[in-house]
Amino acid sequence: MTAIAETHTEETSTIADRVFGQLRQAIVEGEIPPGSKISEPEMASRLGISRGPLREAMRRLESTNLVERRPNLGARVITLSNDQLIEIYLIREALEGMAARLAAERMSDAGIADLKALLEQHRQEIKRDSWRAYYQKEGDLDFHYRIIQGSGNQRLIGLLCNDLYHSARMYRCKFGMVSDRTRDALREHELIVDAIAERDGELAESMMRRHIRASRRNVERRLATETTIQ
Amino acid sequence: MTAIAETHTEETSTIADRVFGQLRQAIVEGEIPPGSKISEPEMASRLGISRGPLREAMRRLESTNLVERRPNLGARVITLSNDQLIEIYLIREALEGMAARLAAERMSDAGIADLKALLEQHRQEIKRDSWRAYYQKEGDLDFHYRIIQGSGNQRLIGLLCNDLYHSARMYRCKFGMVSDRTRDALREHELIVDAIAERDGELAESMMRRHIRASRRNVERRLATETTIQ
DNA sequence: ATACTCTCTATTGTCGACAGATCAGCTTGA
DNA sequence: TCAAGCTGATCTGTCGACAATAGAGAGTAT
Repeated sequence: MTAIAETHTEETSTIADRVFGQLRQAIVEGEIPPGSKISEPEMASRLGISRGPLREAMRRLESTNLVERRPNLGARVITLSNDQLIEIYLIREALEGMAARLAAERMSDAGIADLKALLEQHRQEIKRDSWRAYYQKEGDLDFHYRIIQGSGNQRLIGLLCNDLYHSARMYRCKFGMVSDRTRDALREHELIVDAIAERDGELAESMMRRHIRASRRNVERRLATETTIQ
Repeated sequence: MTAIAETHTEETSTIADRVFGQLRQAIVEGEIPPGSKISEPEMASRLGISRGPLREAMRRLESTNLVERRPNLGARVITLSNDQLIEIYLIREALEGMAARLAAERMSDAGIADLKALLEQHRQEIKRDSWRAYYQKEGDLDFHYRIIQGSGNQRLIGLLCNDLYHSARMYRCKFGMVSDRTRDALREHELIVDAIAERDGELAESMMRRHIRASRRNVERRLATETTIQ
């Protein structure tokens, strides 16, 4: 725990913004473990900055539900509970369903073509090496991102990409969930894209919700069997 | 523009939190008009605090999409566009639909009884003085709040109550929207409560979505006719 | 031995001050 | 007359320092 996500070398204009990105990445990837306290003097000195920008970054992290702050007691990285993971899935089901509906109505033909190409690429990857689930997992993220972007609803895009997906990724990094249903997921993705291509918003929403619901139930099954997560 | 929402006399432990609430209220109620720049030294001196806590409050306001900040340029209260209002309605349709579904599944019997009582109260109020739309508007808010709370999904509750509803209220305060469909709204509310009382989650979601969609279309019609808002 | 209290330390909350950047107005040149 | 450059002032971003609060530990009384 010495690097603190040095990947963010992009020279952002303000320190607080850069530190926000660094800390978010470090928290999401588990570099700063859940439940651990973040001491302002220690973290500030480790990052080589003052406490002012750090506190602003912490406030933003608090707003995105990645840290909990209690007055005069300091900030702790949020602790992950199974219930919270399910809560996120339910919200994703509602929001991404709406995103799929809007994407079907407003996405450009070029965007749909790109989506189909991405799907074909995933198909090939799965055929080539079906054991390698990692790329598919990243591909799944990419797929969902594109549809969210396709909705054109800026507020929706911000909610999903800036808040929910970082929380979801945090869970994925914590108990490294390797997807055991890539094949089913791909089929569901195909149904979604078909609906979008036919400009059938209602169907696209229905398919997206079914897809995320299936993913949630898969997680619920695992959590039920593995009474002890770690 | 001298008071800055003095209503928040509750002695919150930290200045930044208190100022956040004050500014949020002032912005939402239009006391600080949309698009206006918020100068840090001026606002800090007016509130009688230093710039440190003010900046933390501004960060939180930025996270809740009430102000826009650009590095080295300062913060401005967000400007309201018709498109953004529609965006919020679409997100509410998705999220409150899910909230109604969850409420139907998980709300306590006592909570449902309270909901019915609230509805009856609204019925009486409308009968008594149908011209007085204000109370009904507040009642509408109350109704939606209770169902959101009834979902039991903490993340969902936070999203709707802490973020979206303040933005929505901001629009209401800007061009004072008096509801001209209180009677229809009440009927829709009744359908929603009936579905919840029967523990029919799917129907409750469907009815809630239809309710919010109708409200959105009503707003869209108005925005289309009144090309000039004010 | 245990529980209570007091003190002391470390951390958080807040403030004032300095450095860099942006913008308005003026000057100067063509 | 107009455009480009310069200059001054104001504001944002950042820092270090002070005050107040919470927690740990020693000490004492029962």
